[in-house]
Amino acid sequence: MVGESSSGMKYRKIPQETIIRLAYYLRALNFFHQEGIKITSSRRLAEILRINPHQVRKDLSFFGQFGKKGVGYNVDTLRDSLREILGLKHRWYACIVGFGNLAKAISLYRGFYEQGIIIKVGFDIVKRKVNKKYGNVYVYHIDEMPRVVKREKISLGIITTPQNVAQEIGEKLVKCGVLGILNFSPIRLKLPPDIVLKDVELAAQLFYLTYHLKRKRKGGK
Amino acid sequence: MVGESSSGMKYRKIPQETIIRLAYYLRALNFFHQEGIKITSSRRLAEILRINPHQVRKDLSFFGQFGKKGVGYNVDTLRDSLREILGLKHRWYACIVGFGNLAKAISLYRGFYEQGIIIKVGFDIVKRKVNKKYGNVYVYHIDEMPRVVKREKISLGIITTPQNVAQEIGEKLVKCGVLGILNFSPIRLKLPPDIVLKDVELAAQLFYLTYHLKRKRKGGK
DNA sequence: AATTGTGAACCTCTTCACAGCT
DNA sequence: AGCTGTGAAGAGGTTCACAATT
Repeated sequence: MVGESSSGMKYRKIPQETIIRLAYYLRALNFFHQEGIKITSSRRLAEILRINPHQVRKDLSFFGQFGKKGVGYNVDTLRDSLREILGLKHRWYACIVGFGNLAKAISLYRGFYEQGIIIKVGFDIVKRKVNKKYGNVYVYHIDEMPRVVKREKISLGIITTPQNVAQEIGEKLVKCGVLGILNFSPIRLKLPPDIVLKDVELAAQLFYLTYHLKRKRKGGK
Repeated sequence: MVGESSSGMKYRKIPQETIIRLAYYLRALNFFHQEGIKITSSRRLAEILRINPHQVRKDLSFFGQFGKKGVGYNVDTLRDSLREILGLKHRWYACIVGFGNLAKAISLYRGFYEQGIIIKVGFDIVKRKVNKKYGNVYVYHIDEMPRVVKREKISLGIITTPQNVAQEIGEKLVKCGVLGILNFSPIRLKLPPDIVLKDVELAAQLFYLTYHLKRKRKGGK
């Protein structure tokens, strides 16, 4: 399906998975850049993701023509283009609500900072956890959310609370002006449609394994 | 596509996402069970997952006929069937390699234990972390993996190491006899095809948010 | 010779429509 | 009247084939 946007540029419907793969391509390109590799190809990127090269070219073709036929892709310019496409050319400020082990793991992950996603603050209700700095993340009491989110110009929220409060926290984040939410609690949130929301279910992934293993045992395919 | 398996039972190709949704349905049914609710419907399950009821019925229809027309589904029997389908009727023993914050978060999650996935042990190389018990998980030095995995009858491995050692650890787990691997490191593993493998990329999910938010700002859809 | 970019074919998954049962 | 189960239609996503370029 091809259409015409108001700016006159042609656009297509972009598969969700394409966006996720772009993030993988970017990671690979960052690595190539570090290693001093100047040129790469769809074949090479495909190997890293264990997909086929057509997929790589198709994904990129949704956004433009980045390669040279017969040659490949310039690592630095493609890297730059992907950062632009993924909205990583300027900084994003994020907060994490529910400051347990998962929150700690996420806030210590360097890949976000390097790409311009700065996890600035955390929120919790447990006294023992609040008013402390964890790595670069200062943890506030949840009642301070409206004030802190505004002051720190936070536009992304990450929910790592228990499920029974996740919906409430989601609504609170929206009220505070957050635009996008990544939800690690195992319930699916109901939020206004203009909020960009992504649910990530860790537990269901393990059940995916047991499903397939059980079938292997029984000799099914 | 419909075919005929060796046992004569008809089978179909099951969408990957169907399996993940079954895990969600099961969670909802567990909740209904706790609440004493006896009967439910595709409409109700669909509401919880924010999908459409046809999807629920289609997903279930891959595995049999569990409902009564005009009535709905019996909570307890459907719950039991899903546990059977997902291979949760007997216990699975799992280990986690790389015992950082993410590993702690996963090993403290009660949803696994309740469904029969027992995270028994962890492995690490850092002296400070090994030979300690964390919750119900005893952490061993990684050199003990062959011995411990065999002794504890572990068939699932969860990788939460840094990416530079993830491939090596994957191979080690396979050598120790593990059958399924859940990989949280941001590289895609290359392992024998008979190993059930699932990569879960936490970082890419955040970039999914920035991609969409950037487009909103620009006024695109 | 090697590699990109892309319409078309193909495959997979979701949604629809409705027959059939309670 | 209300709800399931499912073939068929529709939408979405991947793979193919090959023209175009260096």
